[in-house]
Amino acid sequence: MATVNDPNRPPSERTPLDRSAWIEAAIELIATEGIAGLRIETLARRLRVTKGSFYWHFRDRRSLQQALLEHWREGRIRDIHKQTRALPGREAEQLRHVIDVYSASRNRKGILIELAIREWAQRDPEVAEVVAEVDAIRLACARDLFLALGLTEEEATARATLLYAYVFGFSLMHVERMPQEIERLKTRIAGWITGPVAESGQENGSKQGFFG
Amino acid sequence: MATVNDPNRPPSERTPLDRSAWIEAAIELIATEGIAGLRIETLARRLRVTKGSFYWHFRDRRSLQQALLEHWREGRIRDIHKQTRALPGREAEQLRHVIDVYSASRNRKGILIELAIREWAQRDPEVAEVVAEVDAIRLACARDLFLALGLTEEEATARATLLYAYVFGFSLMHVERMPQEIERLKTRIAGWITGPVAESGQENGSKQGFFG
DNA sequence: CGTGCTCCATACGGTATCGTATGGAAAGGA
DNA sequence: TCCTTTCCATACGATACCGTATGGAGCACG
Repeated sequence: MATVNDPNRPPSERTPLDRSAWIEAAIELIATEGIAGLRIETLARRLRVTKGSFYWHFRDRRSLQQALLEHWREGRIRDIHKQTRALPGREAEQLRHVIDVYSASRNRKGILIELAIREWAQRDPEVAEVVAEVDAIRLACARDLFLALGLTEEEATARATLLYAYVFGFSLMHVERMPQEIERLKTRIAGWITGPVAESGQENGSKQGFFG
Repeated sequence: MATVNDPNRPPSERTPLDRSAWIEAAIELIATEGIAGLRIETLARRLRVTKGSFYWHFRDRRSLQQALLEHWREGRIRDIHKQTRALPGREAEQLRHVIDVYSASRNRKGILIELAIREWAQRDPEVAEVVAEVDAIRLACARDLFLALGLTEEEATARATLLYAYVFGFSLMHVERMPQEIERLKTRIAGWITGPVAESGQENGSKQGFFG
């Protein structure tokens, strides 16, 4: 929460802003207000400067959006690689960890940013491309963990897709239950997604205990 | 696609608008532009009238939003009951049907409206309440189908949650694959969600063949 | 014909925002 | 000291929107 310019600090000793300060503030803003709420003058008020500063660092609004998107893209790619780097033999554990850190209850702000950007992607093809790239990388990372558990390529792909879709879908839901009850529910579902699944047209057993 | 006022029709023989015409147009608009794009004068242009008409039918912008939300709520509740009314013995089939009709590939516009409203719910508690109600009803409907298949209450709840979260999560994703490949993937996942799942800490068999 | 009701057009004041133009303060080098 | 560069403030025109005020066309009805 270290804002670059403290309101209590006299203007004489303000830190000069740079592009990244604007981008950080923009990320904060879309988390609460959505992409439509990303206004230059609103941002400027938050940073305790005027538009003049913005138009020195950026060409226009679109330019900030592009920088914001690129910043998000890089951060997400770095993060998913970090979160899925598993020690050999602990892949199942790592999968459950991924579900946990990406779930809304532990990462509310991150989810809000995700939702804002994905809503943005619904009506901007350039954004949709970036989102598609991030999705592909995340899916590949999750898939690799399932592959390490001994699943076939097709199974691993499907399992990773289910995991990924579930996590985001759950964050979209507005559940009315006791927090404790929700946690039990989520633990159970996470067990299904990461654990053994019986093929529907097939004998049980062969593909079962692959994860321990 | 039956717009109330055809642009080619002379103004002398226009059909008078009513609230529902405005609400329908509003739904169309948020599907493409999001909640932030729901502007009175934009709507008026689409309906070939001016603001004067709007403010005769509605008190203000908020009033339209509330009517819109109520319209969405009623429609969704009616629809989920319709989609989950299964003949005895065909519950599993009905569950796969539900996944199909709510998936983005067959219901693009509906998904866009859902996303727009859920994004809206992130920053409006009244909207969040309505969304929570719709979610609860949909979950209950899906849960009932699982219960009819012989699952325990807790299992049915978890399975319904997984189904529901998956469907919406998948609609948020931007997948870069061949359509045919995606369909195979989705069929496989739908089979897992609606079909047998092995409990991770339990013998296989007892809860297995419940659906066929 | 006159009256009232329904539905919409027009005009207005007010706010928020975009992007531009331009001036100015601070700091560092020549 | 003077000049340049960096960073920001201020002022401006233009647009889009909100909500209100008010007039007016058309139709029903006595």
